Amino acid sequence: MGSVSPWPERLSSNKTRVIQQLIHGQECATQLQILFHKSFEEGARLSAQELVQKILRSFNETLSVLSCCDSAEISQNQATSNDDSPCCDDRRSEDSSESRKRPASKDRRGCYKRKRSALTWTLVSTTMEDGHAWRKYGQKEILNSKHPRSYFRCTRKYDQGCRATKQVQRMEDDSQMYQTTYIGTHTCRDSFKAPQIIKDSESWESYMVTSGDSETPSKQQHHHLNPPTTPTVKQETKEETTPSDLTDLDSIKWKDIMSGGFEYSSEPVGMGSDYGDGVCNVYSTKITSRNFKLDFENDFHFDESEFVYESSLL
DNA sequence: ATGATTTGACCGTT
DNA sequence: AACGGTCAAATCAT
Repeated sequence: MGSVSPWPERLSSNKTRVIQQLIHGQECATQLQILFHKSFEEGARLSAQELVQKILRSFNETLSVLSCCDSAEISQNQATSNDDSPCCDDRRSEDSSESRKRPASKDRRGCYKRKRSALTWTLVSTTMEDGHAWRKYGQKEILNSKHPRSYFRCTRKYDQGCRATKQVQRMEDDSQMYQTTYIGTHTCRDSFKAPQIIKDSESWESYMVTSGDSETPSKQQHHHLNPPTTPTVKQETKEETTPSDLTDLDSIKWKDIMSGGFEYSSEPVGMGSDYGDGVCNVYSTKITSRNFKLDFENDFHFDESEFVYESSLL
């Protein structure tokens, strides 16, 4: 089974309530941010937005701390139980000369397992840069899409076992924009650095979140995400700074998921046909924001009975 | 020489 | 069978 119950029932309930309140505060800050964005002239807008960002970051980090048990356990469970890793996946080493030879027989047959049980979320941006080092491993023409979809995995996949991947595709109607679907969280520690004060508001204004592939981008709203902090560099930092919970994912997921009204649903989300069914250890939880999509699957543990957020709260 | 990207084939899901 | 995600040999870039 591998079902984990990270929080005793009462704790879990309290935690959920705390999260609700934080979410509410975060929601307000986000709306304030949007308001600032619309209504101030340049100078005032920047400082107001910096302020809002600080508020949002504070919410975000608190929420991240609260949720770190979940994500940490996701990481740990998946890392140790191999429940989502193909039998031949991580054991293959790239620099092994063995692996570069054609495997003579069809060794790969049956080895490949489509990864599903991962947290996914989608955003739209003018850039593909996100501060992480990615390596492209594929590109595919997608039916009814003008532009191919590119597939990236974390460069630390093999040396640190990081399972984060992303898919990038140009928007249909705005080729300047990239729709990026992130799958899985970074368990590596590389390029993430504490976000700096943003001087160039464009760096984060350019990020938008969207609610779905069929949505028109016209009603997308601007949202704050962590800006690309460092260029995509590889580095071998070993020092332990923070636990792995404060990844970019965390900084994105809470603030963006809660930026609009959201609903708890069992409908599949994702781009195109996706990882909808998610029949995994616990159950599949999907939260759909107006502006943002996020899948919690597998062990991301919320008690269904408690995880009912009324829209009146927001 | 080493690492990244390209690209056709393979494979799971629907 | 079609589609899309992944693999890995070939190729390119540094």
